[in-house]
Amino acid sequence: MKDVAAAAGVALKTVSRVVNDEPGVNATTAQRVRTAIERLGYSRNESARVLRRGRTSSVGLVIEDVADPFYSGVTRAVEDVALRHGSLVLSGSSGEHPARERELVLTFCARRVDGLIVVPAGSDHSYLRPELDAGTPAVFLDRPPGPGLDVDTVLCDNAGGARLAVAHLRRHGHRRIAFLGDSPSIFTAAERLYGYRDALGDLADDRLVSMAPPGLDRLRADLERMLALPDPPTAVFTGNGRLTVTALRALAGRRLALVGFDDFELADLLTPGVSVIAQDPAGLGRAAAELLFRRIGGDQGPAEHLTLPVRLVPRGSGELGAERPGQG
Amino acid sequence: MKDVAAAAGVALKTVSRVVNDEPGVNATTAQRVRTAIERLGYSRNESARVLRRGRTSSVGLVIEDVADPFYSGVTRAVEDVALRHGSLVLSGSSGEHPARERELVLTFCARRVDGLIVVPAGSDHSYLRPELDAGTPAVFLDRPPGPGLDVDTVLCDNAGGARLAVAHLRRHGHRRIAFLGDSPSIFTAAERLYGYRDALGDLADDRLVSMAPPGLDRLRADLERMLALPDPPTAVFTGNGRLTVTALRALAGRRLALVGFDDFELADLLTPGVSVIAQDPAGLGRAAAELLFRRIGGDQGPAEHLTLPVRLVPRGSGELGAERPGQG
DNA sequence: GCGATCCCTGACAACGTTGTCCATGGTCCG
DNA sequence: CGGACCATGGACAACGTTGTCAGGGATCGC
Repeated sequence: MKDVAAAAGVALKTVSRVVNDEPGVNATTAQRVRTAIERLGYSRNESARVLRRGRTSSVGLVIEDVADPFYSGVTRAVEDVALRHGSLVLSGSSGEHPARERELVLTFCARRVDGLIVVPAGSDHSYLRPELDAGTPAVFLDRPPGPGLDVDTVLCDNAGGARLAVAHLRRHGHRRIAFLGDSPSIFTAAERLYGYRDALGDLADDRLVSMAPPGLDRLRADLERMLALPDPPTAVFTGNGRLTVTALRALAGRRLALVGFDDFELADLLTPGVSVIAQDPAGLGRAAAELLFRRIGGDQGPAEHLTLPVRLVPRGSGELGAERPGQG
Repeated sequence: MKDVAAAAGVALKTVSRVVNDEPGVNATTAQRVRTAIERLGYSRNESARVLRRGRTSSVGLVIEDVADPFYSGVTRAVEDVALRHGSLVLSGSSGEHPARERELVLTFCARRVDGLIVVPAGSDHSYLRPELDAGTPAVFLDRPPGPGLDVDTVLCDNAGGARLAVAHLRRHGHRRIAFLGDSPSIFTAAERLYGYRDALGDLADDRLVSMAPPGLDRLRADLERMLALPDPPTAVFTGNGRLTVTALRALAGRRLALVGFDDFELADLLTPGVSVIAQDPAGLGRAAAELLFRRIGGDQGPAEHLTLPVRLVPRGSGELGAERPGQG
């Protein structure tokens, strides 16, 4: 900028005024400055600007894994909202490691992001307290913060979705419905398990529940165990997208009814089509981002807790009857 | 930091030394400083640090769309490499708009990223010249830069993959092989078309080629037209993942052989399994990121041009014979 | 023609950090 | 016991930008 000023024969401040479209610069002077900028290939140093102004025009996004379609959908939606607000997105994948989540959040804070969107991996977020007190707004997405922190949260209706799934299977005559879920330490997994049990009522049977990180071998073994019961399951409800896919592989050939939580591409092209409880990743991302930018804009209201609805998408696998027993 | 210095009763510079683990600070003094830091909840202002040091420890990544599994795989790989180098990733989706690509790149440059990884949407990258001259390294990924720019490039073997696909179909008796590709203005689409024609030789027939942005209606119409020919195609080669999926929907029910460029989840669970030419998104991302960090580390060698191999994954759809004509 | 007013322009400080250089005091060796 | 050296700590400037304020010239009204 100094060079530009020298080249254009004006003061530093005048160049600053031109690049910021501030009023009070003579048109011809401005043109001279712009020519100099062009000729020298100058571009404003955003770091210095940030230092001076205190606003970075960037937000931090911490998710589990960008490579997971659910989170990449969220990311895209956040990007789009940020773009509309003239902000950039710093993102990082925690890979379900609380320590990495914390590290990412604190790194983003050190970079003075204007706000944070976090899909928490851990359950203790006291480390966020100082940042929140310092005025950096945060929105929790998909999972709530640990105890003692009351911040904006955008969830989807996990328990309700699980109830929908179970009710649907029951309508098709199933009374023995297995649940394959993720580790119950994960909020969404626990909620879905709760909804599943709630909708089953007296029919609930813990021998039909497997809560473990996804993995083909483990899941296959659990399924075998369940199918070897005197009263085996005739339907399966899977607790997330990855588990649905894993279960489809494990079930290959068997005609069990199946409803999965979370939609996925090609679900309609499988035979039978896979019935799912569809969440809306883009909707979640958009809601969280818009809430965040309202906070960045100065909204000081009490913490909001949004729960977005889910819906049942029947495609065939959830409509298989219970007449034929597990082996098919 | 000033406050911390005052609280600990030391000079500013001493605090700086402590937070940077610089030698030459008495252990007890350091402890006192750390206590003060803890008490005040101080965290270093990265913006000021960047301004002073000139290094941002961040890289920019411009892709088409994070929500596309191919690109989210790339993103994750870049993130992981960046993490190992202590860097953050600023990312943005261009959505195939050259103007947006340019805007993102220039925004990242204004933020003084240490380097750039770009999946170009446009074909003119002269706007990058000043940044490159200023010493910001860039790596082009998946598609090469426009003319006049000789920078590091990581591609996959598009033409070779197309040849593999066509040769595979020919081995199974097909002589009428259709190609459904993306707009030929996209480098990868043009390369794949080239490989397709090359492998077909005399069998090539432009009436079996459709180059258009993905879209179910358009693709369905093109397919109908081809199948109405006196000598209709018995096999289809699709030019990218999205087109493969679209084609699968359009073909539903018809027993045409199919090989798709780019692998996708669940390809093995469809009936028949979808044979593909598999790229390695993570490998591409990793190679590009490692190359970039070598440049950031000071490597001044001539521009590198990597081409990563692809491989054929037979799953059934590409092994259907040509005996039965198109309608099935 | 003169003062008041307005429009431009510019000088300077400050944002929070780090690199350079210097001051202080203690220790060790001759 | 004196001098040199080392370990430690501090003062100051600089990174590139923007906010504040003041100065200078032209214009306008009287």
